[in-house]
Amino acid sequence: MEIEQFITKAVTTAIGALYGEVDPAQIQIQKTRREFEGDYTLVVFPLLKLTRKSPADTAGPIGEYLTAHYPEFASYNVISGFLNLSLSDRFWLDRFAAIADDEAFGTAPRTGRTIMVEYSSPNTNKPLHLGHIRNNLLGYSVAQILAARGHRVIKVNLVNDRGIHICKSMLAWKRYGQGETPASSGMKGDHLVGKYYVEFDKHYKAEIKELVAKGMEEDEAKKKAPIMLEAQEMLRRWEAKDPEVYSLWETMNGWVYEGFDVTYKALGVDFDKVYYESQTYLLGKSLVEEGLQKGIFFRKEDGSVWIDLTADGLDQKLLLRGDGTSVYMTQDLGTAFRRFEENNLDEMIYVVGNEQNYHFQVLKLILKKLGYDWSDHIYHLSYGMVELPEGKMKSREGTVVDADDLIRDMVETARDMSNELGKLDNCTPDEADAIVRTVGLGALKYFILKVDPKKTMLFDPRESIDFNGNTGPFIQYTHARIRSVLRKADETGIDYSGNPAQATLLPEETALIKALSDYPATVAAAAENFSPSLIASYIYDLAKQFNGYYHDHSILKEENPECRRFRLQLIAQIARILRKGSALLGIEMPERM
RNA sequence: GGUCUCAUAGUUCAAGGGAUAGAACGAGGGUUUCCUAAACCCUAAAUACAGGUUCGAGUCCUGUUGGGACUACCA
Repeated sequence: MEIEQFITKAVTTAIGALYGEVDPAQIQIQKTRREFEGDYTLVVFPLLKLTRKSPADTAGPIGEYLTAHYPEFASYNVISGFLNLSLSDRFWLDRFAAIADDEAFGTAPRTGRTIMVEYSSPNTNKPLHLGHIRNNLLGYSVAQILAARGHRVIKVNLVNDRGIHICKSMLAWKRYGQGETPASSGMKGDHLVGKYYVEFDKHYKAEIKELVAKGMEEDEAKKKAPIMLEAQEMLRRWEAKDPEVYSLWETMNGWVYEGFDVTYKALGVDFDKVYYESQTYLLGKSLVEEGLQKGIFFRKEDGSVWIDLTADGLDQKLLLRGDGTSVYMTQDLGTAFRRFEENNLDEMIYVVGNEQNYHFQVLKLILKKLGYDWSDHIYHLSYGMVELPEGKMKSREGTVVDADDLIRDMVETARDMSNELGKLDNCTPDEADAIVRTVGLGALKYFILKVDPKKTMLFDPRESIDFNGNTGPFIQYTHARIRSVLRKADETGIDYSGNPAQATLLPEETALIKALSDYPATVAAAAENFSPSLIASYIYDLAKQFNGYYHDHSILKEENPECRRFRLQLIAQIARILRKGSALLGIEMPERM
């Protein structure tokens, strides 16, 4: 970023001297494409109106001016409408020294802004699946990225711990569970509760079938099935804080939380604050009252409260049921209000799937109409679904990819591959466990995060996630190799600290310094777009570039000690940025693998 | 029906209106007495269709076709 600013300034001066005042928007600097000579390129097409000359005749004098007046510019060339500028080796070496000296490189100074990121938001009636994994990894990574940009970040989880779906698993457990517990069954708590959720559905379907066989309409049977009526009764008893129901609810949710904690820990995600819907579901009613008074909402004859958004191209939306109980939107209005008030938030980010685009559109609009300007600072980070080759995952059809299973499979695959390659031969069992865990999760996380969050992505359970090519392990392997070289340098007593008296650079070395220089701008872009995938592709490119360099040029065996000193410092910085960048994705870099 | 979204090699993903559309997997071929071959190098292979805006379009606009999501007094 800084470099591009410097060039833009120099170019502006040059054009000013040669052709007169230029609109800054017309100055387009971009990185020179690899197949051309040069570091940065000025696109001259937009300038032709000002210069009234051909592209070549416009570009040539600018290049001439820059190389004559600035020592930083070593040379230039013009190809059609593009002025390619090469910066001097001295410039790049200074640049490198500045990066190496900057302990906070890639981390922005404190902004004083507070941003809340809500992610995960699970239901407590079944275990987490691949969709949740994408949500969790995205939320965690975005939080890290925003923190790196100097913001104060509050990570929160809003647990959906109440409602009819919770009662379903509770009821099924009560009826058919025979006192089964995670301890007695050896099952993880969330999976055990999920089992009874499925069990409920099985019996529910059977009852519907029975009623239909007796001549009842199917829609009617769905409402009248005894098990469903009982679940609804259970919900009413829960809301009345019936001690028996309430204690069962606490027990079973406790099992689920224990299970979730294991999964969260395995994924390496965490939260600063956990909200429970059972404690927030009554919020928002005062806002409804306020809206009614302001005449923004209206009440229908049955007592239900609505807002008419047809003028905004949307529909009418229910805000309060006829019986005065709240709905999802009521709660979300309430929690948003409370969060902004209590935390003095500058921004609130909801990491929620794109199936809820409509909901958030309405939420923002309602708050706006109520006169809360902070509604502009609500951002729905709307990510795409993870689909299977057959389409969307459906829990009822048993096509979900379970989070715990997938994590376990990844680690086991990492173990098999590592053993096959003989990578764990000199490790203690503990070291081996740590490595395969890091690599397996690295593969999974990179696989998910390299995709643009907005896009629907595909996961094929029949094909295992790759460990070669554009993958997490590729980057981890690159890092491990660098660390290995640096270890060897230390072991053989090579001291590579201090300023290298290196004066010239290989083109690959210039390219690597250039890549390192791009890191802060990459983090900034990732933060602006809420897109960890930008970081993923950045660290992949950096690793790829290093691998080519490493293949062609010896580091430890380089005979010129100053050259060797520089190379060791260079690769140390590459390892550092690989580690920093991947940390923003929640991916660890092993010392060896 | 309405609203929104997506369409790029065989497959999974890239490409802030800019040069000859990049990678990876898969396919074919090659590299190891040399710092970790989970690596490196070479070959073949793609912008759904039709218009438009622009000096310049995978990218912006319109239409067509084909996917997906949403459109509950569920959360």
